[in-house]
Amino acid sequence: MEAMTIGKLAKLAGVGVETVRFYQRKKILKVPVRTGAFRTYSNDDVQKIIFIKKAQELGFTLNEVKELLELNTKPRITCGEVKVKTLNKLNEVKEKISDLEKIKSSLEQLAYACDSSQDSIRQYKVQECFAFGLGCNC
Amino acid sequence: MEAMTIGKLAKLAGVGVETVRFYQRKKILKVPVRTGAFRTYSNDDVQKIIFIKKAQELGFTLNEVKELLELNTKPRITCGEVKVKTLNKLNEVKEKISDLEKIKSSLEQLAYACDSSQDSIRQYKVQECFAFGLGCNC
DNA sequence: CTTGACTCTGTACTATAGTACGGGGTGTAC
DNA sequence: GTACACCCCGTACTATAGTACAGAGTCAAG
Repeated sequence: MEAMTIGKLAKLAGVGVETVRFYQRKKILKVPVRTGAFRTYSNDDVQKIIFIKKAQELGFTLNEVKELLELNTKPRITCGEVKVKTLNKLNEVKEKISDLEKIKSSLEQLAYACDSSQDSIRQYKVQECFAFGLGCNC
Repeated sequence: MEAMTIGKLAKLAGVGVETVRFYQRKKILKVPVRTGAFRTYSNDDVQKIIFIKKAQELGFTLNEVKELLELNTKPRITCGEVKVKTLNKLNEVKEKISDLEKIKSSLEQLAYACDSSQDSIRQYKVQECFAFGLGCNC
């Protein structure tokens, strides 16, 4: 279950072969030595790709993921550094949430305003309706 | 205060000249007739760009904004259609918020776990730490 | 009547995150 | 011993949302 070629690696990690190569080009994944003509990957590589995907879902860009992975290989870097990165990302995420909450309430207002009229769009004027925050009195 | 060239339009709307041209290429904005050699824009155009920016902030892509603006010019389209689009977008936004909430709590766990250790990163293993949802016992 | 700021057109480039493909080589199974 | 699936490499293309720039023309102020 250990040695595998790129196709199997990609399948196990749930990505395309081209994605693995893309990560290698971006130096997020190292290109392993060849065993004969083909390169050989291990279960660790599968885990690494799964990690990348997970971190991406958490809102990290590929470059940020790369940095995180580099923390792993560079010694002398402490837990504290990981924490700083984590807290920065946490703030970003919190900000995104609060922005989306605003958007959400604007959309709710718009949907509500849309209930009060079944006029043709000429009177309705989407644009004015989108004067969010100003009350949406269309 | 009415007639203006593209530079002033862009300035008033808070975008770059190239952005206006980009919107024209994408057919989100119409290209006005020329007054002499240069094209003339009005305050309505300023408002339209401000609308585009606002809608983008609300999570609509440029293509979606385009559709919304088309509702304005096509007659026979009712309030109900706007409402459908709005509710669809509302669901999207809600989903994004709930995803981000998950990310947020994972990051909080990670930050908390980082407190308990000041070891060098070799023991710490970022990757294991990122086994979010699994408890993050690093 | 010239200078400088602005406009027009078209093309090319940026970043992010991949995806696709052509042409060749290879490993394994029947 | 050959067919077929798979690998390698390099290049090019996708989408989104712009940004930059070259080269030519034009408008308005001094």
